[in-house]
Amino acid sequence: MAFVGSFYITTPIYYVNDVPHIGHAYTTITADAVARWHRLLGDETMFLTGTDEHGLKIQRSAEANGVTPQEQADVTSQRFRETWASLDVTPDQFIRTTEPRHHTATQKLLTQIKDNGYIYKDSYAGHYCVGCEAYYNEDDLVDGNCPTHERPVEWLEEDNYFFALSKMEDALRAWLDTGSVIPEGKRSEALGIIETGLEDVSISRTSIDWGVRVPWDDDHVFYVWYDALINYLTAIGFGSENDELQRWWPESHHIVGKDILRFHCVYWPAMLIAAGMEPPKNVHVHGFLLLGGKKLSKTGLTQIAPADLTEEFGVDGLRYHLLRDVSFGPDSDFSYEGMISRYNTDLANTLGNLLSRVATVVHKKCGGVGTAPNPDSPLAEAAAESYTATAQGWENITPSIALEATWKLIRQTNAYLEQHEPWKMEEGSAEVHQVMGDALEVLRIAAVLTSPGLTSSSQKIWSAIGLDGEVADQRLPAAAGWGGYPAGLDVRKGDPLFPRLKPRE
RNA sequence: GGCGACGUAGCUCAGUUGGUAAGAGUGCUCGACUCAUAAUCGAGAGGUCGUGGGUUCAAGUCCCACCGUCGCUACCA
Repeated sequence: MAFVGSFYITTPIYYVNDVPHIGHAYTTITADAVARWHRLLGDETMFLTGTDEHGLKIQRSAEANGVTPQEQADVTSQRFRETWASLDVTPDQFIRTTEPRHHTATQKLLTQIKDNGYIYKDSYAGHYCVGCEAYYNEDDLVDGNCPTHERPVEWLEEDNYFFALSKMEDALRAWLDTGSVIPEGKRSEALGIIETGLEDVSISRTSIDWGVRVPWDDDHVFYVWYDALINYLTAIGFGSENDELQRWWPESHHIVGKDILRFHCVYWPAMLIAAGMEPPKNVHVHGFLLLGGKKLSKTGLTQIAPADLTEEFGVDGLRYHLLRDVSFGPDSDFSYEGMISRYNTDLANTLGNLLSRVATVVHKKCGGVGTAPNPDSPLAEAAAESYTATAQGWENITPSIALEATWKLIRQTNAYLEQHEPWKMEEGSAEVHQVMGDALEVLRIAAVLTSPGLTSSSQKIWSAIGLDGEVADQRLPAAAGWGGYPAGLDVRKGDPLFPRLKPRE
């Protein structure tokens, strides 16, 4: 189903106090692959990621390092940018909350909310944990300490601005009823949060400077979350002369982890509604990656840098594993053994080996020159079905389903070769040309369909079967149609696309 | 405590609004093939869909209870 339109997809912006790890990589690679799929469709696509750079934690670590908060943020933000580049993640924009345009957008949105009567001033006192940047109730404390950091809390009393979240319950229910939160189980969680009753939330601080200034009161900066979320609007020009909200916002898709469901499925739409704007079209909530049953968190010990894995599996190997083995939504087990198994079976044996055997037979039986496919090939129908299911999978932002649908076609092609045994046919005969033409055509289609995930390997396949140009420049659905592979191209025999891996001890 | 999610073949997971005798991949067993990265293909074994009730002509799919796992409530993908 081809449609040309706008498609806007975002990751959360990552807090620069953190080091990029495999959890960030999962979210970001998913968004990248989906964005690449939409580019193939010809949609105007905006893929946004970036870094969240305000807040007390940044201010403190800057002080500890003897640099300014901005310098601190510059260094760590750059680290995220480099990590994404190393994983073939190609965002259209990398936003930073310290950019002037973001301050402008934040101030504009919150002023709108205030003008609509949803922000008021009140004083707040409580036990404050610096590490959490949050207040605690007496009941929550453990021996007078913060339950998370197990360190003493400070008694703080300050004037805060509050957002009247409690007034937004009905509007949020209505939004959730539109199916905006995906998958269904996560929608229930969001609904559950609302049903327990929403309290107004504090959105400003007087105790710190490192943040976006509250425009109507110089003594305050906004609490980091209430500026961070607004990045999704900043990036498309909200508050600037190049406001492109009309173009992008109706097709907005946020990809987030379930830990920040509350912010993205409750606070964020509430803010937008209060500002008189439309909430996002969809929030896609995924689960955690589990390692030996333990959550990969920034306070946990199981830190895995993406580079640790690309060294052994390659960028495509890592991307494929994250996209194929993680079912979008539930928590997912992440294991070394699982990665090895998936790499060897799907990439080395099924896809890589298909390319090898086809190239060899074309050289032995067809003089190394490809043939056009048979229009009546049974694989034509298989390819059409595969495309439909693959497209549906990407459209729904369920990469594992999309990839499984693509691989079904590749497996069917291995079976097709087995059935016809072209290696036994007479060299140069019409029948061997026909069979190999069909197989080459599948490889061409597979190169296109796998390109969102296998960014460089798909191009290698494309080139190996003699095609010019970039596979990423192909346009769907036309490029998935049967009959696109022309006769007369030189097919190259190359090194194995994905050398088999032996598990390390 | 309150709220929520999850619990389907050894493993990882699919199962749209309840409806033809439960699916895929992987693993295992047997067989075939030898063009190919000891790769590929075929066949087979393997599940009382966590437990117990209920609604229904019909439930993995809805309702209740219970068991187990995890999360939110209370920073962070």
